[in-house]
Amino acid sequence: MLNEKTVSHSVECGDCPIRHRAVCARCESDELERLEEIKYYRSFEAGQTVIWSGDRMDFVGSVVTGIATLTQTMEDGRTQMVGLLLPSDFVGRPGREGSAYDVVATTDLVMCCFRKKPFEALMERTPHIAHRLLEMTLDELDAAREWMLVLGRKTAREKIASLLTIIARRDASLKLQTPKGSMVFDLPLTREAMADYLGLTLETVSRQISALKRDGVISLQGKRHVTVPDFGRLLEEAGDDSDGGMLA
Amino acid sequence: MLNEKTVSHSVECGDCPIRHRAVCARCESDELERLEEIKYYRSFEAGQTVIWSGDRMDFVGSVVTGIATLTQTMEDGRTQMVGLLLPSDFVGRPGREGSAYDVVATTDLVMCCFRKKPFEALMERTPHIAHRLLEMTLDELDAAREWMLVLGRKTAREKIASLLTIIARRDASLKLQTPKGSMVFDLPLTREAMADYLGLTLETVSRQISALKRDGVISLQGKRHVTVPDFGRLLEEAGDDSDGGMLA
DNA sequence: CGCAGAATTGATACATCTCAAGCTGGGTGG
DNA sequence: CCACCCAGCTTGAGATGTATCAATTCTGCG
Repeated sequence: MLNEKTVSHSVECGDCPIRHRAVCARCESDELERLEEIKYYRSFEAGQTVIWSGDRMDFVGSVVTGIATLTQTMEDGRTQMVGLLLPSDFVGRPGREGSAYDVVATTDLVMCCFRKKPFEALMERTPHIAHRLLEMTLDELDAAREWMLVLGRKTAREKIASLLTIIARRDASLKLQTPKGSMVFDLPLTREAMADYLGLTLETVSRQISALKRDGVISLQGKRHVTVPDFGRLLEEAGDDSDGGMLA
Repeated sequence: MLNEKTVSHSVECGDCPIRHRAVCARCESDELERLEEIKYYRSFEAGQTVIWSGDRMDFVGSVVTGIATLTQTMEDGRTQMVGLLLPSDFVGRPGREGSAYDVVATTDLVMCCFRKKPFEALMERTPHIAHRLLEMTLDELDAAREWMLVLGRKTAREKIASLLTIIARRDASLKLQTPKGSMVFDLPLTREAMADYLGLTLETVSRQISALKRDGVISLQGKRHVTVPDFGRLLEEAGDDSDGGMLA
């Protein structure tokens, strides 16, 4: 694993940017202290593989900054992205040895890691962590099922619009805004990565983006910077209910 | 909800057929007693809807016998099945009001239910339940992601073979067998339900089943009873690794 | 300047969908 | 007991959306 490094200077958990959303979100200060004892940071450069499918995983952790993807690959090379890991998302599965997926950094990435054994032990004693992890896992399950509808039943155009919708929402939530009206954000993925996420080819992705641009649903500044003049219109194109399917 | 009934005569948890696999699998006898106090059975006829998407859910529970499906539907009627609920599978989400999906009984169905509030309270005090639920949710997440690969990247023929593989595996595991060699089982789904699971039309499902039959991968006795002469061959057709991707 | 990776665009092939007819088997009523 | 009926299924022919193969065109960068 080239170019990966362990960052020695620890950040205080109290100042952590993902403090309120990660596995540790529910922890009291004494629980946080115990987590602090076993945590360490690792950073990865864009393009680096964090974990290979099937590899033994001796740690779990949270994305602090940057973006990573979870992908599955068939023997003949077909690949499907099965998750997009954004800041505060959790990586790894307590109680299991190996990773079921490739985890790849698509941007420079910083992770807050815990060795698996001590983390598992701590989880046993700290219901707040277990409870938060359950909550996060249930959210991920909902997201995965939502994505099954996209993959199974939506057209290429709807798939692109759905992906833009998700990225726009997450971008807005980072800025503590409600997604509506006019929005501007960057695509954190190449056309090929988008294709792997959507179960399409990169050519189809490119064509559909061009079509959405032609039809005024989006406009581009460069290849990556997107302007959505009307978020409601984008939702329609995605085939979603206008409320966006948000749940309490 | 027509024809649904609450079964009064409780089964003892100790004799329960899903005792060793359901949320209660890890419970000690005293914990089981407390669960027993708040549990009740409900049964549904084949075809009945257990819960509508968006409905308030005042209970959670486990499938005891029978099969149910989890589906999402778009406004224009396109539907995608996002989960198949077999005996021991858990229904409902602690900490959330409504259901995100339609839950439909595809066969006659018996569920072991708990009112949500008392169950949530009990979960707080009973780490064994919370822990088991986390484990089950992580398994479901893996299954959902596995299915994303099927939906996004597999051909119609591979999709059918993948579904048969799953049903064969689960059937074998109920009989405490290892899936291999020659296998015989029933399809618990109509062609249309299979299509909704696989993101295909029912005509394509029918054609591909005929093709697999022609090629000797399977044979049918009637529409539902399937014989697989060589499970390894079926796995190849599904595009899976020969080990079947089983994880520790 | 010119190269390399990323993206766009075009022409064609092909898998799956759509629409439309029949078939099959189990149940029902005459 | 038979004839009919109907949901579930199969099969066919043609339309369509996406993949594939193949050039170009961008864009950032040494």
